[in-house]
Amino acid sequence: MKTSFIPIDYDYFDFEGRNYAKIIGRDEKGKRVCIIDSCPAYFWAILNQELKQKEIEKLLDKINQIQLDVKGRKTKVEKTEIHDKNFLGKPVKAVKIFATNYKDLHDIASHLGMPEIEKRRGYDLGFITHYIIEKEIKPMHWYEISGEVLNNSLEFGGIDSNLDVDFCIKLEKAKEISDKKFPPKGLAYDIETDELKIGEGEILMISLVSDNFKKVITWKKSSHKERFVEYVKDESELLEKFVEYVRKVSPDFLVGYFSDGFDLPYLKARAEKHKIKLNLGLDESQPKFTRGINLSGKINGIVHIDILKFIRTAYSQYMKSETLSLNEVAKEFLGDSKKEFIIQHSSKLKEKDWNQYYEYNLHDSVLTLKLFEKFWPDILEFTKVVQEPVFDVSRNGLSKQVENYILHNLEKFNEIPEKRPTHEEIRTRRGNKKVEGAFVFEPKPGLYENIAMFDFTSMHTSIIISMNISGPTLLEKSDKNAYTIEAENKKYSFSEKQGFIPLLLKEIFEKRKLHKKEYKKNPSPITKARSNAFKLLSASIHGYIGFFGARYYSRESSASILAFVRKFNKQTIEKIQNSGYEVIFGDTDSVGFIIGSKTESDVKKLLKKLNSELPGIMELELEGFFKRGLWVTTRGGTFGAKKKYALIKKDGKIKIRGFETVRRDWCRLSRDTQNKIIKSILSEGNEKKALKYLKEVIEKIKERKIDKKDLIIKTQLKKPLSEYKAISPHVIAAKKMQEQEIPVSQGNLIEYYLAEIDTKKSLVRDKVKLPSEKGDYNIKYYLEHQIIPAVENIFQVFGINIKEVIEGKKQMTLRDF
DNA sequence: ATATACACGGATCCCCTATTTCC
DNA sequence: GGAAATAGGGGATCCGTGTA
Repeated sequence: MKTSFIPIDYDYFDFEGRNYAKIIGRDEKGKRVCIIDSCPAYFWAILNQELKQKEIEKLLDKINQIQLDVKGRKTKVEKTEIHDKNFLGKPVKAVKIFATNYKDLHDIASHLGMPEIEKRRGYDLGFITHYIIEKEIKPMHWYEISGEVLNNSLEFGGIDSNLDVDFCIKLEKAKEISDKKFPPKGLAYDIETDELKIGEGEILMISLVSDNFKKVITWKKSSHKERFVEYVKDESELLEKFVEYVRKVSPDFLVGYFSDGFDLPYLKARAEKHKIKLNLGLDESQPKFTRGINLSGKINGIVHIDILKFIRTAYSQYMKSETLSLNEVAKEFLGDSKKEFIIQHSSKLKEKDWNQYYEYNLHDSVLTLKLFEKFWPDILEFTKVVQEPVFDVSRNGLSKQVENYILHNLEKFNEIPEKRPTHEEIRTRRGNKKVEGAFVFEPKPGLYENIAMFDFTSMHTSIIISMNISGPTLLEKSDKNAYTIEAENKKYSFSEKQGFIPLLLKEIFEKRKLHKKEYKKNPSPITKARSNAFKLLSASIHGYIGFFGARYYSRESSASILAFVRKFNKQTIEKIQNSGYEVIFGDTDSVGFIIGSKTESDVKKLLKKLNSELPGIMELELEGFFKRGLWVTTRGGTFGAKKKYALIKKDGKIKIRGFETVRRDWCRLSRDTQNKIIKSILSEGNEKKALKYLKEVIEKIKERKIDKKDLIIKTQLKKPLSEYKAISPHVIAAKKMQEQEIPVSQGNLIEYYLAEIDTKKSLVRDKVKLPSEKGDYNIKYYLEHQIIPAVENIFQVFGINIKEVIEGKKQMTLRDF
């Protein structure tokens, strides 16, 4: 049989001692197809390069005789081949050692302690990764495949008999073809329970949302019935109904929000309790969870996606939302929010509340599905680039993505993969001294007019590519054509001959450029997110090289990249200064300066000139022209504060970096006040109106006219309560919550305010009260610790001492009497 | 468990000295 | 009068959160 096919979910099984990949996907008509395929299992033994032909032959004989009996499985070396390969960019002779089962490679490798063998590699990729590399059946690419139909066949122990697919095919041939349409079929789900702890309460309802499908299943009856609500007898039946509907809708992607950590484990726990099989898998299997602290729930044949995880790795750095709660994320990306509903224990809910609860539950799934649809293009892009299954790509951290991308492209370079570092290696790497980072220019505080900003496009990546930096390209001895840089009082040189890592990064670099262009042409939260996602992937490459867990870790490379970053940043600053401009800002890959008496076209000419002097693919671009910009001193007051500035464009658009306004651990009042003051100063060009506004705010505070919700301070609990050495206010607040039996755990955003207290205790933490606790806000604290620190440095730019102004005003009122 | 370094700034911790309190 | 308790100053450290 011949058909089109797009692989979506990968799994594998053993049959008669061999490994088989089992891939679920669709054909172009939307029929569900499963293909079964085998794949040779092998790894590499890199030989001592001085071996003679005879010695090699003798060695091969020895290897060919290896037979093992591990974990009750008999295994042996099936065959060996000699190949000319590359390892870390250098040509090597290597033996390709084939075994029956991929899982045995590690054991065989550990029996190869002969002196003729220098290194053993390629046994630690994981079967799926190995399979995708070997057979080039890449996720989310289209293929024309042919093979034997296994429907109702007894092959592989009758694999098809309980597999819910339209066709099951034993793959014979596959040819990549051009992209076809693939509408991803997503089904979002969300549960509501009485208790938050996994499995401890009952599941009250489950919502399911897909295209033209909306359902809330519940066993909690109310007299009013919405169309989408379906009642069942009890929790057991609810679980069964859930499975039934998932099977009926038959999605490619079952999507939840924090569902790896909550919904799916909860469902599983309750199913176990009721002794019900949660057979969601296409093969009727139940969800499986990876071990470890971070659970991942896998369903056979259906890709379970916890969209929160993808958002967290790919976007969170660039998001405005203070938390990654569904509500805030939906607001930011969808302009939609959760339905209003105060969750209480079901026993406390009144008859009329239930309808609201159903709607609330349903809407969560609606939002989750929308988020999935919004981010699907990004997940798809990442999957195609990284070439790992969607399940993994949607969960992996950035280092994993970069590494997988490299691993999947080594064959082009005839490269043998490097191994994962051992625990011992990781320990030493972690113990290494930190490499010196980027250069940050100390700004001169002030309010400036007409500013231009330049920044380097993907600076680290373009340096890696242009200067050919990587572990394998690092030279022991410099030659005259090498790229050389001084770092840590040493000279590091990288070969002129292009290495495989720098070459591979080019693709990501180009994708990043493309998406940035797309965003500039059509700005929307999504194009912005996409552009940033690739910016992140691109920027992570440098992080990856310096990451202790990386296969291709190279401390020297990392130090060199950063040394180049410093060099080019400083050089650019100098060149701009020499062209007659005053530089006022510089951080890592960007420079800001005053245009002064020159024109914008002069600036553009300068940019062109600077670019012509840059090596390789390095590129400086115009970030923008700004009408005004504000820089302040540090809190101490002596230096210009780095990483803190505000700019206004001609069209009034404001860009604020680093100020308290953008920090979530300051109360709303301080942030709003500072924000208004900055905006006023930037648009007016002076501080007059801002000062007036500040005085009003201060009066309001003194008169206790400020709404308590604007005084709430939010701080994240970054670790378990017991691990804190310093008992800071938010730790106290968390402890208070615990006492009141409000669940608190690591990662929660703790909210509190500072209240007036009777005792003379002087620590801030003694004034902490939870938002629910009654009390008057502490006027002195909010003035001296929230408002003044947030605005003091800004007014200092104009020579105004805010403390004196406040006190001076007091004197005036005294004189008035 | 799993990208990096630089930076700001609040709050506590900890050590010290000076002052106050207690017997 | 002398010991113990307390206050507060200042640097070190912890901690969270930004920028790039």
